[in-house]
Amino acid sequence: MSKLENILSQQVKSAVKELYGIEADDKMIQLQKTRPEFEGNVTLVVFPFVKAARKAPAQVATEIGDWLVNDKIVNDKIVNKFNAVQGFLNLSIADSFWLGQLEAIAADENYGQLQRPTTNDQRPLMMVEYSSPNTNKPLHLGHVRNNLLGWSIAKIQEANGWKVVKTNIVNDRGIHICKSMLAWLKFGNGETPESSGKKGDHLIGDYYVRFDKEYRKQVAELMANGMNEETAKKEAPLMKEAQAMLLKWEQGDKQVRDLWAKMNSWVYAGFDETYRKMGVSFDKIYYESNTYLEGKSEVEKGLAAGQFYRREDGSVWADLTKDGLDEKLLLRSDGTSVYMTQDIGTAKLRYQDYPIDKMVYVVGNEQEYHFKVLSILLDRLGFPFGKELVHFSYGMVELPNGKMKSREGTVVDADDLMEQMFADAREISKDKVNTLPDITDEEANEIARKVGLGALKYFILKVDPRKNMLFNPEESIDFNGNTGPFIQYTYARIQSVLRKASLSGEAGLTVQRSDSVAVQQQSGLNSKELALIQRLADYPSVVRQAGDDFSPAVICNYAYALACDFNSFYHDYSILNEPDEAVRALRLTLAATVAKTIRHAMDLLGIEVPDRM
RNA sequence: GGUCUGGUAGCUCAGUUGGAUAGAGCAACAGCCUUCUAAGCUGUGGGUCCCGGGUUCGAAUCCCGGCCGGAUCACCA
Repeated sequence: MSKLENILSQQVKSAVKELYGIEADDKMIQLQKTRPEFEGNVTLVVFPFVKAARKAPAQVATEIGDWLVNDKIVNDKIVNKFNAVQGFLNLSIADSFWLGQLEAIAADENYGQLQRPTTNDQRPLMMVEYSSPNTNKPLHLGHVRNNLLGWSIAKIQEANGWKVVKTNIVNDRGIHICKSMLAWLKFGNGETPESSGKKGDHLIGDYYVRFDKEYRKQVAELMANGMNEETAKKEAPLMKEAQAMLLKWEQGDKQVRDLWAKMNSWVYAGFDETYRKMGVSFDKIYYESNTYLEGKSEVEKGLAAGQFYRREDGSVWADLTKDGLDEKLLLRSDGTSVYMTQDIGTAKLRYQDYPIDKMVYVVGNEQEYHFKVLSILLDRLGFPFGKELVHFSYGMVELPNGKMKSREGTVVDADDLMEQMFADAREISKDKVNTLPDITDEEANEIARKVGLGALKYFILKVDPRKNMLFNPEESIDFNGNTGPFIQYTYARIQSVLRKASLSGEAGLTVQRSDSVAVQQQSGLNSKELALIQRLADYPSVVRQAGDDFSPAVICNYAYALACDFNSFYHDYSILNEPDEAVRALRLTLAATVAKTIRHAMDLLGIEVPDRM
């Protein structure tokens, strides 16, 4: 609750108690921003009091308004005027309150950083798992959404007072990588990233696609010879070879392991480059090849404890029918482990490594069932954290003709997309950026990088993470309107103003108490200034809501609204040419504070802001 | 079929625990640069909030029933 809401809430409670004898709880105090077509800053919805007051809504509104303005409030009298429209009481808050808010916000170096109750002076620890790629193909747009969400959520939770550890579990073993390895052995002629000039992850991805192509050919051949599809898929020699390779891998066959290590190292080099370009990183990386054995042993323990059962063929299962779910395989009949097994082991190791208070998995909504099961299994195995794990389940990125599929080549590649964004940004900014004084090629490129990436990140993060979103490769991502560059541009314009102010030796960059008093006594705040201060004052509660909801989109909406408010103000009023010194100081402070808040909000989104563009 | 999830302007999306005449951007059209950066600002047109019931002072929002889409229910990850 903001300071304004706090004060008003108290006063309204007093009012309705005195007027009607109502003991109002927080739920009954409904405050909202006044709609622009009415006069006022804050609106109280009075319907909750109408029944007990036994009066018409408009009359109740008028009586409460009257009380707030005229009655014997000694401290914090902040309501100046009011008007009542039906059951809505529109309140005008005194300039002195807003000016005080601005002074406080301007002075707060860490505005937007929230505190969280601590135990033993330790911030609670949240671990955020995101990215978690397979090592058989390069990252695509779906991964981009995951990475941007994971990064942003980590930043948002830090701003909400958590200590955050970002982690990545790399799915580096399994049948998928064996397929790439096999295709490379058969068709690769020793191709390496060096020899071909390809990025390692792309090279491996090409062989994954190659495997699929050859495999399908074999299946088609078998079917042409009269075999049914199901059998053909199992009997195709390539598939059998891949499975044999996986078994060799688990047995530790040196040749297979060496090849595996070599090819994975190519992939990691490629991933590192993509991550760097995207601007994401991790505090701790786990590899499935190091955790799956731990998972196996946990399953064995659970089996011994009677939590699980073994079937005749040797496979191990969990019976979840009591929880309203199915039976779930934990170990295959040949003793090899599955995805779930690995996740159990990873969870255990993580809790050994860190004093985790909350574990968050940023994983697509297609895996909701998996995490429901994982939660129950961890709980059964006696891990106290099982029940409370959070599956941050986000929606798919869809193309106009449906889902992306690696094997069908209908994917938007992460590297290509980012390069395209840089190129677009460079093209769009050409006329504009080249006119900036003393601009170097280097800076121009850097601006294009920040803006292109900003456009992409904002485009993805502004959508409610829970919902599926659509990306149309035919239409380029916008740089105008409700976009990252729009907000970056607002920031750059403010920086330009601030640079000029400091050049001309404007001392009072920060509004002082005396300025505030002068402003109050003279013109007062204009509506655009007031709207901006009110917006700035909202920021902490927006950060809190984004944290509670795990939603970067909330931050996007706020940053956009703040930029809109500023642009409107900037258009209507001059900052540097304002003759009145107190007003000039106020506006400079306002501009600097908006810039500071934009930078903070954009940082929560992982978006950099350029000083010029 | 069971479970979960979504359906808001031509398109992409907002819409805090139910609140005033449902909002942005893009696209279309019309204006605004001698003035702190026009990636900006202002205006116009554009809606059966999927459909039908219910709850109440009030429903895009909550409940029930339909229609349509997506995900999931693997010895894949």
